[in-house]
Amino acid sequence: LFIRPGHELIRTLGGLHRFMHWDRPILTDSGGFQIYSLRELAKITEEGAAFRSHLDGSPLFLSPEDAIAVQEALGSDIMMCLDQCIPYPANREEAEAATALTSRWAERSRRAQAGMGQLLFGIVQGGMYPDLRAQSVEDLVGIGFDGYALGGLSVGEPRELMYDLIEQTAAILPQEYPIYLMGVGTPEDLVESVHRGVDMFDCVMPTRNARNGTLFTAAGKVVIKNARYQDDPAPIEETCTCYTCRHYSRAYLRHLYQAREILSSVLNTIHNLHYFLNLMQEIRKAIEEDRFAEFRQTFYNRLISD
RNA sequence: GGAGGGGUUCCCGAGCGGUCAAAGGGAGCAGACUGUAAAUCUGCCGGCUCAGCCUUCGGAGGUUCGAAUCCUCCCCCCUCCA
Repeated sequence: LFIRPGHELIRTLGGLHRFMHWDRPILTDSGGFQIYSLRELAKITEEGAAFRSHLDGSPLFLSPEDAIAVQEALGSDIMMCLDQCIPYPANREEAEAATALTSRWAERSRRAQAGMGQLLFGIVQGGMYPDLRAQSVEDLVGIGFDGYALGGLSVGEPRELMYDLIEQTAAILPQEYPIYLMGVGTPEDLVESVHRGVDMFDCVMPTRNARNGTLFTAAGKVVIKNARYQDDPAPIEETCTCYTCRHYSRAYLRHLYQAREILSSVLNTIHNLHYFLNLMQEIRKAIEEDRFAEFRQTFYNRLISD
């Protein structure tokens, strides 16, 4: 909806793949997370979410049907239903209402879908209440989706609580469909979540942290902006094969950060993306070779050795 | 030679008798970032044996219970006149 001006153009061009010159799968979110993160600017009703544009203050409205229409125009491979994510902590009443609304919106989303060969995932809500999560799963599975996402997590709750909820929810979701944990997370979160049954993720962590000077390595975080790297000629990670590690020293990367060079963001992002992609690749390989438990142990051993 | 303005903590720059170790900004240091209104935000930022003490506001004296703030002399810098 927020890209409405380019709506038709993108559809005409054949969707984001052509538009962005990207021939791999594209997953688009519905705007549900914006309803959550920008909730002071939004008003949620049964019909949808009323926003005020942060650009010009003009009123905007996003319904579940709008969210589908936009994602179809974009031509993404995986679309997400509009949902209502609630803050932590939230009381039972609040969680119940959001879960029920999310189910009704999921129903409308599925019905609104034009059937252009795109997949649509439902999003499990339920706050921190296991029984509401279970109810949400039942509602969504009843409607029937191409995949199921765990939403409303990593919103400030203790890590262990998140892990417990993931484990319980993944256990009752149909195993023949992908399980997608939205908005997570740290390398450790990824390993722990896969261990509990999650198949896919998406998160700002690798890119945002890269821009803010925190780099990920098998041994742990390297805060490249720290003074200790001022004269360090080594790459971020000796064994890393990414473009950044093959060409630049920690000292130079620290300099770029200090100098606020845009290249700092670019190079740091390349490394973090490589690290996360590589981590998931290793996880997939370990699973295929039926040695994930061993991999998980190795993952922690490498971390501790730092 | 004359007239005026100014020298403040690493830098810029407020302060103009006590509430000043001294606003604010920058730099520096550290931390946070989890479906991206985030190249963002937060904290620290004279020293110490740290609820107190010590050393700082160009230099040296002085006035005062008390001075970065007032007075005297000196040293530098800037502008204008000659």
